[in-house]
This record gives sequence, structure tokens and C-alpha cells, in this order.
Amino acid sequence: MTSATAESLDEETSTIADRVFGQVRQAIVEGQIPAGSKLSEPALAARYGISRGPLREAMRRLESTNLVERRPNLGARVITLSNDELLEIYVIREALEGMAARIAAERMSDAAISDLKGLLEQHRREVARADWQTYFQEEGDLDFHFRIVQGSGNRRLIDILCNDLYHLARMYRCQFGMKSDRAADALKEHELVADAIAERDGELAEWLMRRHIRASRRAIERRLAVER
Amino acid sequence: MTSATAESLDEETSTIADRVFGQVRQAIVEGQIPAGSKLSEPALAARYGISRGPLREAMRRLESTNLVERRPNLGARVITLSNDELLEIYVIREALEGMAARIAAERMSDAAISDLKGLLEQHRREVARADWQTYFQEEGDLDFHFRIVQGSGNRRLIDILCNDLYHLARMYRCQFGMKSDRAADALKEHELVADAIAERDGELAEWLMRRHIRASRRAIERRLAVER
DNA sequence: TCCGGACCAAGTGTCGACAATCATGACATC
DNA sequence: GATGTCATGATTGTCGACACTTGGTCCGGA
Repeated sequence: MTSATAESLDEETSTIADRVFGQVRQAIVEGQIPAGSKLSEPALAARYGISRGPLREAMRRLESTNLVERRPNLGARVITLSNDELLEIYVIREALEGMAARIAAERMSDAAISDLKGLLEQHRREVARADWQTYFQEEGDLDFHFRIVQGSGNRRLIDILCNDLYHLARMYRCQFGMKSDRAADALKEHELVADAIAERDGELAEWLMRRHIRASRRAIERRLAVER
Repeated sequence: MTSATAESLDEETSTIADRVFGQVRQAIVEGQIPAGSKLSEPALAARYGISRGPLREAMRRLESTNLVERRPNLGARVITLSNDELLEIYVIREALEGMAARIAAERMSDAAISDLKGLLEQHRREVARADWQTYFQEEGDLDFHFRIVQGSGNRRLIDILCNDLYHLARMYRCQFGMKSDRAADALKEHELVADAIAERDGELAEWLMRRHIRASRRAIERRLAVER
């Protein structure tokens, strides 16, 4: 778990602010700190056994990753997950990951492509035998997207997606159960993207990736419409 | 000038950290603080007449906007503008602003489209009579892109582009002279995008916007190749 | 009973100071 | 003469404390 997060193994980072930043982020993403709840500086400082100085710096970093909202003299709150913002994120992912797939098709190493296909092979086995383990399938979904983005080699692209949007996506997924009835379809779409990349067809890879993310967004839209 | 920056008129923001964040950012973008130079906390704190506490928070925000790099116990430095990263930014802009143009074509209000056309009319007059005023043309270029992005109505999209990438672009532009021999071509491309939006043709607007940004990137690539 | 103003408490914003870490230079040794 | 080591200085990381703002509450009056 938490396998696909950039800089996830940053234990023993020299500065306290960075460490508590990662801890609070994880707590927010996984729902231990509920969405919309107020983040009291003294309380958090006491909870993590640090002073308010480093904690404020961590809060600033959390603010810039759009996980918390701050208003002057009023304090910080965990962001409230609105449905519109979730859909907005998928729009951005469609644009960014589509471009990532295009570049990955041009620049990804053969070895990385082999690894990618191996990952999909493993996912196929998991999906075939386990319908109740959609959780791992969902984590695997992020793993797949993570590798494509890495394959683009565009550092800023990697940064935006892996350090901001993927944490948001994981937060939404932990919040609502996100029982995906789309696991089989998504896997099929992943394989199509991987094939296009293996054939070095950047244009097709981008088109397929965008269609894949669009389909995911539509599935969410349908589910939100039903729940309403 | 500095017309197209989000939250630009944030004078008298209650918190000092936010104010000095904007000031330092402007100083970095406009080159008053040279690229690659070290940012000493005591020096900056003294320069702005504040303590190191708020300054450190401002530095954290600057770090998250990718304008400065920090390494623990080693201090912060202004980012060094590498050519590769500049091109990476254009790749992201191509993906993101293409999507913004598509959505803007669907959602932009008629009034906003009229304003956009008025802006282009003004740009046309400027370009026609002034070849030495490419500076204003370049600022106007950002203004155009800014309005398209705003027209998308996607808050996170607006945030990424206006609060991060555009400042980077302005920094590069202030750093090297960025004498653009492409002003006329760029204006023409802008008008095509605006026309597609006016006709509510999202697919075409995206295609044109991506081609426009790609052309700008290629112009930069050519210039970098010559200077080398 | 309802509205308005003042008081109070909690929390945020800011500051100065101490401890830990790293760079720089001189010095001793091989 | 070159290299490794150590001391020194400066800078960063962290902490506790103070001032100011905000929100709630209580009291008084209509």
C-alpha cells in the first residue's frame, strides 16, 4: 500500500516540518482526519510532539498542495470534497496524462515497457480471480498511471500529477468506498494504452489515455447522479 | 503591467508572510534577485523588515511554486533556468491550455468572448504600429492566454497555470530578452483560437491552441539552438 | 422575548533566542 | 607540497512567549 507515491519512503528526513508534512498528508488522504474538519495548530503540534513553527510550515505546504484551505486569522480546514472539484481533477488528468502517454510512447525505455506489461499481466490475474479485491485493483490503477507519467520523463509533469492530483484522487477513493464496477473495462483500456506505447504510437496512446480517463470520469458522474 | 497575475492586488493582505511571498516572488520573476543566487534568511528578513518566522513560510510557498529550491540545512536558492525545463513547461502548457480552450469554447459567456475579441483588436493595433514594443505584445500574449484559462472555469486548472506556470514563463521572459520575431504570427494564431471559441467549436479550439503553443515552443528551440 | 454592545477566551500571527548543522579557513602531519 | 583534521563562524532548524484578531457569550435595554 501507498506504493505509488513519490517520495513515500522519506522517513528520517532531516527536517521535522517535512516529516510531519508527510504524516499529516497521509492522515488526511486516508481519512483519519475527516474532511472539512478544523486543523488546530496547538492540537496538531501536541499530537505530533513538535512546536508550532515547523507545523505551520507543514501547513503551508499542505495548503499549496490543495489539501487544506487557510484563511487568515481563521485557521486551516481540511478541504471539503465537492463533486465538481473531483470532476475538475479528472479533466486535468485527461489533459496531462494524455500528454504523458504521448511522450512516454516516444521516450520510454524498452525495459520500462516490459515492466509495464508485466504489471498489467499481474493485474489481469488479480481481476480474474478476485472480484472482492477491487481495492487492490484500484491501487494498481494508480500504479499503472504512475508508471506512464514517470515514463514521460517530464519532471514538472511528474510533480504535478504525483505530488498533487494523485493524493487528491486517493483521498476521494478513501472517502467514499469507490466500489468500481469498471475494473475489467479499465484493465482492458490500460492494455490498449500499453500496446500503443509499445508500438511507439504517441498519437494513439494519447487518444486512448484520454478516452480512458474520460470513461472513468463518466462512471463517476453516473454514480454521483444515482446517489443524489 | 503585471496585469495578468492572479491575486495581484493583494496589498494589505492581513498576514505578513503572504505579502512578502508576493514581493519576493515578484523580485525573483523580474530578475531583481538573480537566478541561482542563494536566499539567506537573515538577509531577506532584514531587507523586508520582518522576522524569520513569516519569511520561512513565504519560502515554503515559493518552494511549492517551484521558484526556489531548498535543501535541508543548506538553504534556499533561486531556481536556475535550464533550457530543458523551459521546454517542459511548454509541453504542459500545450496540454493544459488546449483543454482550457476546449472547455472555454463550451462554457465561456458571450460577453467574455466579446471582451476577448476586443483585446485582440487592441493587440492588432499595437502590433501594426509598433515593432519595438514587443514587450507589451508579450505581456498581451499572457493576457490572452490568461483569459482563455479563466474562461474554462476550472478552478484547479486556473490555479496551476496562473499561479505557477505563468510566473515561470514571465521569469524566463525577463531573464533572457525574449525578443519575439513571432508577434505577428502569434497574433494571427490567437485570432484563430478566438474564432473557434466564438463558434463554440471546442475540438478545433483545442487543436489550434495546442498548435499555437507548440509553435511557440519550436521558436524557442530554434533560438536556443542558434545561441548555442 | 429579542436585539445590541461589551467582555472574555481561544487561537492565530509574529518575534526573539537557543541548539544543531554545515561551510570555510588555518594548522599539523605525511 | 599535498592532504587530512580541527576549530571557528555563520546559517538553518526549532522552540517558547507575546500581541492581535476572531468568535462566542453574557448582560442590559427596548
